[in-house]
Amino acid sequence: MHSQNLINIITDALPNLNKSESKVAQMILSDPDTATSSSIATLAKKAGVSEPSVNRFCKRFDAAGFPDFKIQLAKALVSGIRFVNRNVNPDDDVSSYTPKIFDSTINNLALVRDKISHSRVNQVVDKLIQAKRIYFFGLGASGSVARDAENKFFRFNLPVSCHDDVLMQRMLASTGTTGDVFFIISHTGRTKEVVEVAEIARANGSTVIGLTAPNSPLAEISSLTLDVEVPENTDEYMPMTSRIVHLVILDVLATGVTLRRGPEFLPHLEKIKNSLKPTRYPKDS
Amino acid sequence: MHSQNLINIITDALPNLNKSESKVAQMILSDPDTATSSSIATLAKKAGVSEPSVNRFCKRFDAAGFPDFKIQLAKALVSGIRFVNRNVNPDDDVSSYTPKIFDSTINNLALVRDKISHSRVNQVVDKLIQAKRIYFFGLGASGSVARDAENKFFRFNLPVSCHDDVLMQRMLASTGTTGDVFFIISHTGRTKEVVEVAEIARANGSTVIGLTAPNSPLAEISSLTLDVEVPENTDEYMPMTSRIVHLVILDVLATGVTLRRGPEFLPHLEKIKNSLKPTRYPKDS
DNA sequence: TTATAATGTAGTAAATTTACGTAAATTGTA
DNA sequence: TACAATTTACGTAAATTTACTACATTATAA
Repeated sequence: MHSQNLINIITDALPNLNKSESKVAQMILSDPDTATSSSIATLAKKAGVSEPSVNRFCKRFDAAGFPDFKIQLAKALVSGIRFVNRNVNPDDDVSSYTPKIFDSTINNLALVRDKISHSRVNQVVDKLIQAKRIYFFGLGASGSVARDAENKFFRFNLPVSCHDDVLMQRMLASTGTTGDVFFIISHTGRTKEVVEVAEIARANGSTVIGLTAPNSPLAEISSLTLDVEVPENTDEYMPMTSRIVHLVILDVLATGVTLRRGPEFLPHLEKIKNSLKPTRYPKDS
Repeated sequence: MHSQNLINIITDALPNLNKSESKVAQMILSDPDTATSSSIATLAKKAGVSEPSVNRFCKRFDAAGFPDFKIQLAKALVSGIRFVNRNVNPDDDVSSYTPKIFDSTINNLALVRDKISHSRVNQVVDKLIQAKRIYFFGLGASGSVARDAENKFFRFNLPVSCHDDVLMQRMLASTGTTGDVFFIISHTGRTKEVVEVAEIARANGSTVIGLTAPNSPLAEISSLTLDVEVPENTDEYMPMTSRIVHLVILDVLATGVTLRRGPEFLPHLEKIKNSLKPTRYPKDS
């Protein structure tokens, strides 16, 4: 079970806090790292309030007390907010930008993990299970995501294909029927061609699942959407991480399908896995 | 800067610990989550040792004392090993398996982040910058990773291509020359076809960069390798996460190349980005 | 047997929490 | 608007819990 990040919770609560509680909050937010290693006395003094005020502050945020609060805060710093403002700078060297890029990816995954709607995932799994045919569509970077999805889903013995060609997508969408699922992947959800394809598919009675940004034109036209809210990459140096989030969501869906199929389906997967053995050098030792 | 995960450190140190220290270690490892919310007295009693023994244990692992240790432990639980043994079970429902899959991906990314050799990354960036031509090769799931890499690297104004066809790969490898870089992506590093292609490329004087498992046949034959040690997916339900790690490493490399190119290269990237604008529905609001 | 390391005991210091009282703020009423 | 009543916020000081230090004892190895 994952709850929202403590730092965000405090930031959100800031306007509703008392005078002294707000002093404590500001102190903590200004330097959360130091806060985790301070005593209640130190923190109280720094914030200009009494020790019990700090204690009350902690309890207000569902901590057992000050030490417990510090632990929750420490956890929040690792999983969550830690990477905010950790952009890549032009003068970064390898040992700076390497962890930053990993961290930003991890951060985005954690955000989506905590936000994704489980019931929606379930609904999508339903649709995929019932599908007569599944098409994975994507353009550009989402093209390789679609590819990867095909590679995962063909194992389920379903007619699956992937397409990163707009014309092909249009043609297939226009020949689709009820029972066909068009799984459309798009970071922005605003690419005209993609939205049009979705429109065509829906017009023919097919199901359109959008793995895309919430409230985007693609999301609007889809029968069912999996919302992925990943910050825009305004920073020139930071790579786009949404495609990685997309891949993980597809992993989740594939797992969902596998579980629905039940244990009697495992030998089938095993067979596919083993089929590759002869192509590999065996492991010695 | 990232240090190794505390839980791993304790596990590694286990054989070298004293009798009572080892009792403490086992207690903590068996249920680290509870440990973070216990007092030193509780933990000492549970482990069957005295309080100072627990305290000494903490100091042995570079903590200022017990409370500090608990905070470090809490941090470790979030980023690190926490998800080991959090496999998907046949009777898991959406709200169980969804976070598990995210967590396992995050976990693997964190491991590689802390392990990857920065100097190696730098060397690879060197090679990519100097390359006259770059080929990204991959089969199966690594095929879509290669695809994604092409999509990233063509922006650098370099002759880049990707291939997921074995025959094509062989032909290109055999016509390669010095100055050509063959970037070969493989989860296992044991696929015969892939290793052979690498051999052919090297025989012709090309540079072969392997993004693959350490000590694998592909790693042995490569001029330069980026080692990715991701646990084998023995669990039938757990997806393969190595490809995601591969993608992030390629992000890191692309960032490295961008930074080397310097700020005067940014307008070029901007141009590519803007070229897509006319294809999109604008954002209202 | 002696020296060294490991562990525990007991006391002490520190940190945290609780109980309570005062001050401030809010609300209702004249 | 002014004033009382009530509630809420905050701090002081005492109580309690928690963690640490110094020292004693036991176990282990030389």
